[in-house]
Amino acid sequence: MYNKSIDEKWQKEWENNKIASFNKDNIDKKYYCLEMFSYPSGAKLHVGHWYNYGPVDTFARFKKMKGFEVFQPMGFDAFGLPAENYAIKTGIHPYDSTMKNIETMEKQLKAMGAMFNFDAEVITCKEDYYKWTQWLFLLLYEKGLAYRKKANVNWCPSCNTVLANEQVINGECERCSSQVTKKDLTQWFFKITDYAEELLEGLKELDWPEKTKKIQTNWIGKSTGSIVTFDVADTDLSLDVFTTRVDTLMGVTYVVVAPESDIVKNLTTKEQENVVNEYIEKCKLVTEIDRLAENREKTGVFTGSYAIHPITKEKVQIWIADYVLATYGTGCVMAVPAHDERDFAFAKKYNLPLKQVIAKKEDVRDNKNIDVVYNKNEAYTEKGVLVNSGDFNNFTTDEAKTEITKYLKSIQKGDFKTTYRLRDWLVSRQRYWGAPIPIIYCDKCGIVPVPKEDLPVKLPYDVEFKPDGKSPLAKSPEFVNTTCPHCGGHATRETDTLDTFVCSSWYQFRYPDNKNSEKIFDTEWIDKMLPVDKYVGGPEHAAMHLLYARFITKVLRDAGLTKVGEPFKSLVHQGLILGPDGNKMSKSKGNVISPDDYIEKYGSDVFRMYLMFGFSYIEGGPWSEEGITSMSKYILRLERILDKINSYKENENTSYSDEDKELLFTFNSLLKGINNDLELMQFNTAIAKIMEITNALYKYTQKDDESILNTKLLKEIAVLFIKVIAPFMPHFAEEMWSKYGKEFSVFNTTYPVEDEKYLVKDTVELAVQVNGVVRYKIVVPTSADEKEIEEIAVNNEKLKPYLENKSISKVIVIKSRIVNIVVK
RNA sequence: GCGGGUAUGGCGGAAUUGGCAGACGCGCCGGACUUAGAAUCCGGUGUCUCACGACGUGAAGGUUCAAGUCCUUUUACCCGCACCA
Repeated sequence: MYNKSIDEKWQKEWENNKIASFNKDNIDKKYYCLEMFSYPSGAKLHVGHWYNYGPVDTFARFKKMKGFEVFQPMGFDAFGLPAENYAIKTGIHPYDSTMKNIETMEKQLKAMGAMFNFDAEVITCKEDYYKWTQWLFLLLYEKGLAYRKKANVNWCPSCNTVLANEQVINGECERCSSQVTKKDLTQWFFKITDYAEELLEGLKELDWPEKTKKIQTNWIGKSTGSIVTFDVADTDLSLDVFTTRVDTLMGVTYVVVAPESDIVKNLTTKEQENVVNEYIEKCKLVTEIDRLAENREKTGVFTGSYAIHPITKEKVQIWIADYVLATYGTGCVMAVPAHDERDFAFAKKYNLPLKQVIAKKEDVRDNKNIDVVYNKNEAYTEKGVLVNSGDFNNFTTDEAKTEITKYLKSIQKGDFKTTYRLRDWLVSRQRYWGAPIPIIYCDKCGIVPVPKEDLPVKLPYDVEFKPDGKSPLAKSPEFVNTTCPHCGGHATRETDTLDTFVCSSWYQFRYPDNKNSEKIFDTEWIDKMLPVDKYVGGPEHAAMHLLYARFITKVLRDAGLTKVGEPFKSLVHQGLILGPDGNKMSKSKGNVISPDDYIEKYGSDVFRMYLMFGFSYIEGGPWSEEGITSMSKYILRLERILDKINSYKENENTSYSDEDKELLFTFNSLLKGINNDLELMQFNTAIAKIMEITNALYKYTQKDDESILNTKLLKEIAVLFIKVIAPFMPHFAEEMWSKYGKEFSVFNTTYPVEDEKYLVKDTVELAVQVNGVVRYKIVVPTSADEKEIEEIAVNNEKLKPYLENKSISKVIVIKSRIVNIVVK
């Protein structure tokens, strides 16, 4: 009887026989199947991991049986905050807790029985991995893609530390819920913005969920418009603004600069100095919560300076206001209160002038009074024509955008410009548990990268990692103090560590060459193994990990280390398994399902079968206790049926009865569906079809007189069926395969495909509709053409009642689908 | 506010892409076997109706011989972005 001990038996055999190993000679048939690696935080493998790894293992085994040389590695994204926070709470060192967790999780992964290639394992917190993460950092540094600058970062005043963006939940610290403020710190950045356009363009060719592509598209946020230069009156300063609505240029009545901009102090006049400084200070105190508040009232102050309109040469006031973002565009906008809602609100509050420059075509033609009263719907209109705009009057908005920019260009006051919302990637973390940034600061030589031959810069074990606002590594003199690789003088090390997303941005390249101690990876080999053919993981990584990994891949390509431009050719996001109560599983809600208990009770195959059958894979849904017991019952029933068939003596029946033919038809047509479903990762419908085959086999064996059964045929089908179920229930199938006296392993056999000759039937049943409602069924020869089908359908006795006082006006015949008779 | 998605029996979910709605499973009802339960097996199970039949895929319209599927409007929930000039 199938249970956990059968799991263990075959797991041992698979390991001994290296069923998961990759045969390099077979590279032409390689299939790189990758699941997002797991994060060994305080917990064990949870249902989410299983839902990711179990079904995808079924897919991988299917591909293997389809003749592919499958590479399915697994590893651990082992650096990062959760381990460190756990350490802070318990006092257990992150290295120790992480290693212990990895050990537990490896055991669990093996108990899952997935075909993971553990020879290819990577663990990002180990020296032989993070050495190359550091190497990668130096590569970016060499290429000018890693740079240091002062940045305004998230700061938690209670934890006394910086926070990553993803740790800020609605303006609060994820750990202590204090309000997050901003602080200026000098940080390392990766210049991902250099690749903005390519990252956007590259999406087109990817087989990814549209939603994920959309998220990346929005994240990159391309926007095309113009740059316009405003000179500052009575100075030699000038302000560049970015706008997508340069057609409204003649409606500019003031200019606004972000309060954080450096230029502000040069713009501020003596008289305004106090108000401006006061305002800047006030902005710094605004919490994230307030900043994100909806419909927040706009505030700002006048700098005392004036900008000169590039075309009219009119003077307009320059203000500072925090509704202008320092980090987008040029940090400076031209305000057109008549045609922009935000500018309107601001202008109204501070009594700034309004000037309408776009009006409806009809109003212009009819010479209507076009004095403005701001109307949200009309203000945004791009279908109007220009008014009050001098030479540009009567241009449509589209024409005006081009013509005005062209004109500005000719007087050197502007140009076409594309901007992106994407910002450079901040990779510094004031944290202990990460890869040290391989940089040395020398008083004489400045920033000096650690020579590559000196890598890795080891993360010291013995460090006080509790946070107090300084990087923990700064508190280790042995780590900090070093000699300059250039001049040999005294120098200090960078004490920040790298964001863990850096570690996970390139792991897909390391798996196939994980033991390479000479190079980050072997280019020739990697170009054969990459890209990943199927990547599966949660949708929460849509904008971060998946974008970073694409960026780093392009950097590696431009450095000549690979030809691959996109790491993940095809991507699938599995859904989320919720608690039985329909809520997200969480300890506080007490609705967490622990896989281990179920594996113990039912075995791995039952658990993964339930996960595959109970939900649409990309949707997920709430856990059901009944669901898993019913799956256990199903497998036991299947076992009884297969055992019974196995016990039959094989007879010498050579001809097929109608029942035999029916069984062959059912089996082959469902087999066809299973193959299709698996290619599309539609596990639930594939299993439904497996159950239908089970039911058909069961029904067939119900005649208890063995002698009238075609047991030869039955056994042949059973053997094929065991192959069919193998990817779904690997342990159980291997057990049955062995019971049927077949040679180990079922996974070295070929996955069955339907035999077309059993799918051909002499006759086919068609539904006949009268005026769109099914009224009766007809049986027609498969070979019958539309005319013949129509004849059979129309001449049916059952049609008569519907023809009383009526006649047939039309007959639609869809071959092998349906007949619809329209009567009037 | 902008963008994307979802909505089908008591429940999880199907539906060859416009062609017999509810596959498969759970649950429930009835029956067999049992002293009894568990397990197993057989039959039934969208709603209304005694029935003929009618109605039925969040709601309202529309296109079509035919709509869960296409179009318009609308509601609820989920996700992403959020003063992006």
